[in-house]
Amino acid sequence: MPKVTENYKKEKVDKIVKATIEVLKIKPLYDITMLDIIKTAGLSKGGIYLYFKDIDELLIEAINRIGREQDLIELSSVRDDDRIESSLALLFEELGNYIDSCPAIIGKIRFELMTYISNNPEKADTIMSKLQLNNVGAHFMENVALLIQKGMDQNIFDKEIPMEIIMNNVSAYIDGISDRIVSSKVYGGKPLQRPTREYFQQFVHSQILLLKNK
Amino acid sequence: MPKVTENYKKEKVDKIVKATIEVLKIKPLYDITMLDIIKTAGLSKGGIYLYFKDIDELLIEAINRIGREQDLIELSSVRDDDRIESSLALLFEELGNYIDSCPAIIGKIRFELMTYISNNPEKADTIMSKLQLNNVGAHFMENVALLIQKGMDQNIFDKEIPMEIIMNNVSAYIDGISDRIVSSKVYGGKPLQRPTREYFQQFVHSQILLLKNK
Amino acid sequence: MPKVTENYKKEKVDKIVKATIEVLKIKPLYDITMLDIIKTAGLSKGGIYLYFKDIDELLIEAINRIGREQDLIELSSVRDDDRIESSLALLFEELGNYIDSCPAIIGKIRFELMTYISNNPEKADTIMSKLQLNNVGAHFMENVALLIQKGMDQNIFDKEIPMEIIMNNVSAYIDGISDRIVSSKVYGGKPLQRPTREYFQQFVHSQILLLKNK
Amino acid sequence: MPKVTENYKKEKVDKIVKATIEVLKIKPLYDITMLDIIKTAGLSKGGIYLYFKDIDELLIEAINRIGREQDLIELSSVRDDDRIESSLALLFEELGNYIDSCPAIIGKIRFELMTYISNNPEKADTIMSKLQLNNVGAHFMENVALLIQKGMDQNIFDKEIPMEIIMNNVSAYIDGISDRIVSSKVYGGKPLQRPTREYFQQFVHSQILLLKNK
DNA sequence: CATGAATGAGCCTTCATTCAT
DNA sequence: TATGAATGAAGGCTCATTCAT
Repeated sequence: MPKVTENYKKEKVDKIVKATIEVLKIKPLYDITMLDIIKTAGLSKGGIYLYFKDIDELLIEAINRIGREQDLIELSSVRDDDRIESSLALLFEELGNYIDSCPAIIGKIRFELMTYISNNPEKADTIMSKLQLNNVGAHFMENVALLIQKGMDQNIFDKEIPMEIIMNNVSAYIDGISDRIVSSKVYGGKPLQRPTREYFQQFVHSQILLLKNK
Repeated sequence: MPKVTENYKKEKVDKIVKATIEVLKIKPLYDITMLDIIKTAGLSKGGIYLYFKDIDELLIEAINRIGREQDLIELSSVRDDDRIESSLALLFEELGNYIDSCPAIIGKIRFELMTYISNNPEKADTIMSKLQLNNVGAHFMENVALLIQKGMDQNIFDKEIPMEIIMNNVSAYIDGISDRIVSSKVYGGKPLQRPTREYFQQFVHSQILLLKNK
Repeated sequence: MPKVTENYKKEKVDKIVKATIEVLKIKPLYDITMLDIIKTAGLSKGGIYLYFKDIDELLIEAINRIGREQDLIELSSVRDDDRIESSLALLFEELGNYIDSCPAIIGKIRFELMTYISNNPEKADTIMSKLQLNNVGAHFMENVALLIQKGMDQNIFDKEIPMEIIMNNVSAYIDGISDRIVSSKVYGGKPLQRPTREYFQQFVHSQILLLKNK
Repeated sequence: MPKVTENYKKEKVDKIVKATIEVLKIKPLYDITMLDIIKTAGLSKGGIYLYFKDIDELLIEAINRIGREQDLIELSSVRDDDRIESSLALLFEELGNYIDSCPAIIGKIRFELMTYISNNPEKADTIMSKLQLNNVGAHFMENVALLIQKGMDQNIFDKEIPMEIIMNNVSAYIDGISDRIVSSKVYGGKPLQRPTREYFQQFVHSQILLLKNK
């Protein structure tokens, strides 16, 4: 097959990446072989190397693709004139909805990547620098920090608790909830009984809003 | 002389399991080979199969052993005459200390197990039903639930928030903090800046004690 | 318009062969891949097969080309009226200079070809019969033989030593020196400390001129 | 197969090394695959790795074995009271006989090693430091140098020619002769018509002994 | 019971060559 | 004539497991 449209190539890459994502859904990262992908994509053993230099490059691309698609979902940004409390509540509500709408694979990857990298520490830099995950989360945490700081400045929230502790607790809690969801969606764990939003509501009310100065 | 033989066997199994735990501490679950264990245990390649039918059986046993040994550490139980608020605070303090003192491997296993199982979904039942991790956690959660319920009954806490949501948030938060610690102890992540206890203090005060009826 | 086509083909072949020679200069014969050549020649993967049936055919052609081009350099021929001793000395001096000025690739090929052929003994005849290296050497040896014979006829040299032995020793020595130079130019060996000419001087004086009847 | 005599293992290693040498005889170094050796030795794919960690280790061992076996042949050492001329002649005679008796493979290896290493420069140090070839040659050259120096000191030989040039010419010549023999024994070249000794005789007489002060 | 030699499926990757376009 | 995508054999090596002793 000779010179082929740019599109053909793109579609081929697309097909391979999609196949890789399919495999990622049903196998743990570390256990994925080229053959898995080759079979799923319907390629010949050598063919895949026309599009990806090695298995790492392919996995990274697939993971990034997953991340990139997810990041299309944007959280609303905080506006200055909003009330702090309602802004916080909204932010968490959106995050809750976002997490619920997230494909299971997102969390699966986040989960598996850690062990994968720890096993190949020499690859850690290469892989990590090429991965572009977690933008939504970063954006969310920034906004939360902003709002809490503002609340403290305005004496709405208690100034005595160190910011670092609060932010850490917030993100630990979110991680915990996320893992729970991954666990149920991907690994057959017991599912949450309500939409994530509702758990967040309780959290934001007692945990954050009640930081209020008494 | 069956008794002697029985004993001999037990000791042998014990030695193997202990070796496996040593390996678990330094390698990711999925990367452990029979040779790792054999070398650590000072066994012969064939010998291990006299005591364990395959590598899975051995890993499961080792993981369970870790869980069981951990449970020897007991949290103090709640006594009836203690004040609810201080009991809760104490419980969390103990848990914080417990987590800090926990061997990294506990969390490491919890983390890696999930992906391991997903790889052998057919084994999930066998493994999971045999796995008995997290008993400390279970005991802790029971006591927390007890105290909160009691607080609600005594109208100290707000009755309107469903128990299920609260307990879920509590355990999600604890999981999140635990993962963070595992991540730093085992996988080279950024460590928490303070003892776990301090994060818990903030959490228990705002999240739980402020459930108080206003 | 067969002529134009004929010419076009020739130029194409020429381009490919030249590219192959470039590759030969920097890679061991056995390690050269079609891709190396294709890239150097700026060709398409399939295109090369329009001009050469396989990689062997191409390599042979390239090696022959090297040999042919080298032969353009001419050693001065011996003239009848020259004195035998000074003719011999001159011949060797020229050869020394020639060897020093020789592109490293000549020796490299001589070296690598032997092993390459031994790998495809069935191709040995085809390749060897097509290979025309060493014409300079042949010409040189002829002249040396001529001069020595002449010297013997004139009773200047010792007649008792068989010509065959002398010529063999001369060419063995030259091969040895050549290999040494290849070894240093191409394979990173320790270089000779002086120009080749000086080693030859010593050789020709003691080895050949002293064949003189005592 | 359980615990096995030390001898069994030795014999196995021996068998493998011998198989490797067989392969070395008929294939160029760079083209030898584990499968070649495995088949020749009648092993299973994995079995060979019980005895050799990788193909390099095995090849090195085989090459060293060849060298070691060869080195059992000792050249006589020069004694102080011998006449210089006859000592030199004897030395060369012995070397000639040695070379003739040398298995073809010795030279083949010497030949192929150079290109092999040049292709894997990163392996050069590892391999070379582990190779123990050429002891006979080294010993020979030492003795020749000794004798010539002695001859110069005693004004038997011409002092004006730098030792470095002489020694270089001697060893270049020997290399050239050796290659010729390899070429005929291994690569199908035209064989020498006489025992090597005779060529050496001519060389030593004209080239070295005639260093004599005239 | 114990040993450890042996097996062979499986992994990633390269490359000469073919062939549809 | 030209292209370059596709193929698949082959290469080095690892590892769980078996089984003769």
